[in-house]
Amino acid sequence: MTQRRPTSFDIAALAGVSQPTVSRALSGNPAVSENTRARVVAAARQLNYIVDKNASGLRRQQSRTLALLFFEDPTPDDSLINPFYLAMVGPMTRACVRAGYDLLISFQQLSGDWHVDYADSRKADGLVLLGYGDYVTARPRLEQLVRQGTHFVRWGAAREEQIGTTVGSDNEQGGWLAGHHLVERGRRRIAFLGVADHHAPEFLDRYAGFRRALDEAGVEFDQRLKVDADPSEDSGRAALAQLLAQGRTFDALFATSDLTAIGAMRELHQRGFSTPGDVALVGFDNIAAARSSEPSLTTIAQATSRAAEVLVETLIAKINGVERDSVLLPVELVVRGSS
Amino acid sequence: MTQRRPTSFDIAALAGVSQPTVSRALSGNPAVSENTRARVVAAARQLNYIVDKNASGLRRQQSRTLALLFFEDPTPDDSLINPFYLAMVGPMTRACVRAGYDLLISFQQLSGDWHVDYADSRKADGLVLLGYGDYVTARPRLEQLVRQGTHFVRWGAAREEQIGTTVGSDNEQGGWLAGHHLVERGRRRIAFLGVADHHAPEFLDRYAGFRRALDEAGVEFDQRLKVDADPSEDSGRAALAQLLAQGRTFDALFATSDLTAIGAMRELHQRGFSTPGDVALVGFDNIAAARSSEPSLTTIAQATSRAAEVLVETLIAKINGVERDSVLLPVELVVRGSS
DNA sequence: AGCGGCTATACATACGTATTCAGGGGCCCT
DNA sequence: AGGGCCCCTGAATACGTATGTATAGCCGCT
Repeated sequence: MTQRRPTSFDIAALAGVSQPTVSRALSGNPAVSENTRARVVAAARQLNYIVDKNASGLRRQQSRTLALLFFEDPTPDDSLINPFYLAMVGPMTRACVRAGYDLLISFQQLSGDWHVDYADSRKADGLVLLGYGDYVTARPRLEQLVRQGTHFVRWGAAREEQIGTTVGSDNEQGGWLAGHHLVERGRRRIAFLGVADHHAPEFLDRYAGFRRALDEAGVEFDQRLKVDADPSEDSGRAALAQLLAQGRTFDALFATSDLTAIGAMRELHQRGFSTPGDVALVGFDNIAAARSSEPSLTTIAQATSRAAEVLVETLIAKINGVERDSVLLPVELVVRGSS
Repeated sequence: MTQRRPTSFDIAALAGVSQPTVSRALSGNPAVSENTRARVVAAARQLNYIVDKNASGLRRQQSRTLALLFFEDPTPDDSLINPFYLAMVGPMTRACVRAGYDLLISFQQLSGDWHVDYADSRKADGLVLLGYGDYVTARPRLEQLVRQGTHFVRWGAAREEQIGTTVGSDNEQGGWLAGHHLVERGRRRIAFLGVADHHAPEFLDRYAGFRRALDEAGVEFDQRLKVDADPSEDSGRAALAQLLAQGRTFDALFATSDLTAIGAMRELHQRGFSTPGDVALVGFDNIAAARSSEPSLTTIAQATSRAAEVLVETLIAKINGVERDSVLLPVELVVRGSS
C-alpha cells in the first residue's frame, strides 16, 4: 500500500551529496554552501521528505516537545474542568508552535500519584504545571522533579519558599483592584468568597490585596463576611447561602474566581436580591461565562495569552540551560454589569 | 549534575541477563520466564529505569501517540474557542491514557494551510480531527491525508460521500428532540437559528430533525423564522435582532448551538422579553454555560466522553489495521429553565 | 613551488531499543 | 542411551538521524 518513507539517504542520493550534508543543509547549518543547500532542499521537496522525529530525538537526546499537565481533582462531571485553565490550552499551543515545539497534554489528579513519565522517557523535554495545587501536597512531588533533573515551570504564585520557577498573575494587585473598585462604587460592607490560607497562595494574595484596598480607603472589613469557597459554582452558591443563613448583610461581594461569583449571583437572584442593585459583584479570571452571565460579571482579567507565552519561553530557556527569574504578570480590571 | 540515564543495558547488567531479555521482560513478552522477569523488573525499579520513547519509537516505527487537531478559524479573542470542543480535551486525554497512548494537541486554521507533520514525521501514529469544518474546503485536505496513508478519524456527520471514518452525534435525532419538546410545551411559532446548508452537515441534520418533529406534530414551520447563525453569542444576538427587525413573532426558538441560544437569550432579555414566558429556548451541545445561564438553558447533550472514547478506539483500531464503521452516538434532551 | 589556512563535503559512529535468528539445556519418549 | 522437542536466553542487527573527525580542494602568500 503505502510506499516506504524517504530517508535522508534517499535525499542525499537524489541531490548527489552525502547523508550528513542533507542533515546539515535542512537544519540550517552554515557549513553548507548555498548552492548545495538549494539542491538538497529541492530534492527533499520532490520526495516529500520529512525528518523522522523519533530518530532525530534519539540522536539529539531531546524531543522538542513540551508536556502540559493539568492538576485537578476528579469531578463526577467530566466537563467541569476549570475554564480558566482550559482557556490556556489554545494560547499555549500557539506559543509552542512559534518556538518550534509540540505540545503533549495530560490531566493529573492532585491527590493521587502523578504518573508523569514524559520527561524520563524523553518524550518531552520539559513540563508546564498548571492548576491551583495544594502547596503542601505538591511540594514533595516538586522536590522529586528537581532531584530527577526534570525541567519544569509552574503557573502560580511566586513565593519565597518556592521550588523552581513560576509564572503567575499579580494576584495581590488583582485583589486590590477589585476592592478598590467596589469601594469607589460606594460599597462599604463587602464580603469575600474564597480560600485564604497557605494551601492556596494565589487566593491568599488576592485576599491580601483586597484587604489593602479597603484599609487604604478606611473601609472596615467585617471578618464575618469572609467565607471559604472553591472555584466552582456550587461552592459559590453554598457560600452565599451560608452568609445569609448567618444573617449577614452586605452590599458587595468579591469572589476569587468567576465560577464562585456566578454561583453566588445565581443564588442571590434566586433569593430575590438584585445585582448590582442590592449587591455588586466582582469575580476573578475573566472566563467566557463572565461575559455571558446576566448581568455580565465585572472581573479581574489575567493575561492568559501572555502567560502561556512566558511559561513556554521560560521553560525552553531552562531546557537550554538558561535560568530565568519567576515572572509576575499584570492583571486588569474589566468593568461589566455586575458592579 | 544529572547522572546518565540508565539504559536497558544497565538493567541487563544488574539483573545478570542480556539487553534483549530486558526488553522482552518489560514489554510482557511471554518468552521470558517469570523468574527472570521478576529479576529484571526489580533491577529496573532499583535504577528507576524508563524506556526511551524516542529509541523505542524509532525501532518500532510508531510513537504510540495521537494528535488531536482542532480546526477553527482565528478569532480576535483567543478565549473564544468553541467550548464544546474544548470540553472534549479532558475525556480525550483520559481515553488515550487508558489505551496507552499520549496525546498531542494542536490548533489549525480552517482557511489556511494545515501544517500537519505529526503523522509524516512519525511523531504521531494517527490524527483526530475536530471542528465543524467547511465540508467543501476540507475535502481536498482529507483526500491528501488518504493519499499519504495517514490514519485519521473525524468528529462529524456521517455522510454517503464522506472520506474516512467519522464519529458523530445523531444530529437528526437531536433536532427532532428539540422540536418535539417545544411542540409538547405548546409552542407553535418556533424559530430556527443555525446554519442549514451543505457546508455544515451537522447543522443541516439538526434542521432536518427539527422539521420532522414539527411535521409529525402537524405544526407549520414559517420559513421566515429561519435565520443563519454561527455557533457564537454575537451571531445569536444578531440573528435575534434580525428576526425582530423584520417584525417576526414567535413563541419559541431552537438554536443549533448553545452559544447561539445564549446570545439570543441575552438579546431577548435586553429587549424586555422573558424566557421562557414569551419565548422558550432550546440549544445544542450542553456546554457548561448552559447550566449557569439565567434561566438555565434547555439543550441537547452530546455524549462527549463516550465520543472521545470511540474516536480514540476507532483510530487505534485503524492504526492496527482494523477498519471500523462510522459511529453515530445518541443524544439526550436536557430540560432546564429556558423551556 | 610549497605551505598554511580556510571552506565544503564525506566518513564513521553513536543514540537505545525491539526483533530475528540461532543455540544451549532440560525433559520426555522410545 | 540417544534423539527430538520445547523453553528460554543471547548474539547480531537495523531503525534514521546528527555530529565529531578527517580529508579534499582551493586560494593566497612568501
